[in-house]
Amino acid sequence: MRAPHSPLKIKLQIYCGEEIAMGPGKADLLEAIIREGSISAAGRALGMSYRRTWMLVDMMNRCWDGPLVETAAGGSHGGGARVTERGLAILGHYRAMQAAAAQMEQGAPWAALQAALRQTPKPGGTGR
Amino acid sequence: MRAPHSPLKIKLQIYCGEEIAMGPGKADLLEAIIREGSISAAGRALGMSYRRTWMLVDMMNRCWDGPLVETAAGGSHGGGARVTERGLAILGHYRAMQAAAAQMEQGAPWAALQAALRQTPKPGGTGR
DNA sequence: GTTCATTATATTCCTCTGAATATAACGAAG
DNA sequence: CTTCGTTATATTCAGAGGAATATAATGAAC
Repeated sequence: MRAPHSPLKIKLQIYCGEEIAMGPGKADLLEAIIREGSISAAGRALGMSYRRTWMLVDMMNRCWDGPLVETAAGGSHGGGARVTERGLAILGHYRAMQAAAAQMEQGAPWAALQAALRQTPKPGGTGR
Repeated sequence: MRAPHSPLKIKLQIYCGEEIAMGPGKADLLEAIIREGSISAAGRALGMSYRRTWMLVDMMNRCWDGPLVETAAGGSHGGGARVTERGLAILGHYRAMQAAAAQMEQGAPWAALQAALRQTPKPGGTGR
């Protein structure tokens, strides 16, 4: 009963060696950090553990020619985190690529596929 | 020491409810079945267990308005599997979408991202 | 009717991911 | 110099996914 998002999911993953330097989750995380102003608040907002959130940020910072997120520990209300100029630029380019990719939903191949696609799988023998 | 494939990976996933009706792995599997003529041989060729291979085929067959793969048990050298007309059509449309998506590698956003991307992540504190 | 490679299915085990939890360090505000 | 929420890091635990393995059943060729 959640939002009936399109059955076509276009996942752009940018690899740095074996690791993923940017992807849908990390892009969402950057935006959450911009909104929330800290790694921990962004993690809470996205419903993931602080550890995982921090690891995603750390990996992003290690995969590019400079940090995408700058952090500060300490301070009266703890430190915080901010997305750097570089982070904003990379996020923008990534979102631009996503928008370009989304154009495919207008093409004939997708129309043909959609017509043949069931909304839900035919039930299987054992149910799972 | 494997092929230095592009750091940009464009993953097109077509959902049928919670399940994936078509994606990179399933498309490769269809092609392997065309080449090899059976589910088990295709699985061997792709280096995955028969169980997993069979489950992917089964899910594909349940997600579209008819089977993409027809199987036959028995026979002198066992049965075999063949990709149906429907399967060929869907595979073709999927590959067409992939080709269209690959055009993004020519755009300015990807050029900008590539320029800022490291080849390998900066080493982390604990190494893992 | 025996043989053979396959389809079809269940069971067990291992590994990897992430959640949960805990702790230390930080540093501006008061 | 105490307080507070954060960053930073390690450790433990649980769940999911897939590999490995095992076993029927199938049916054309011989």
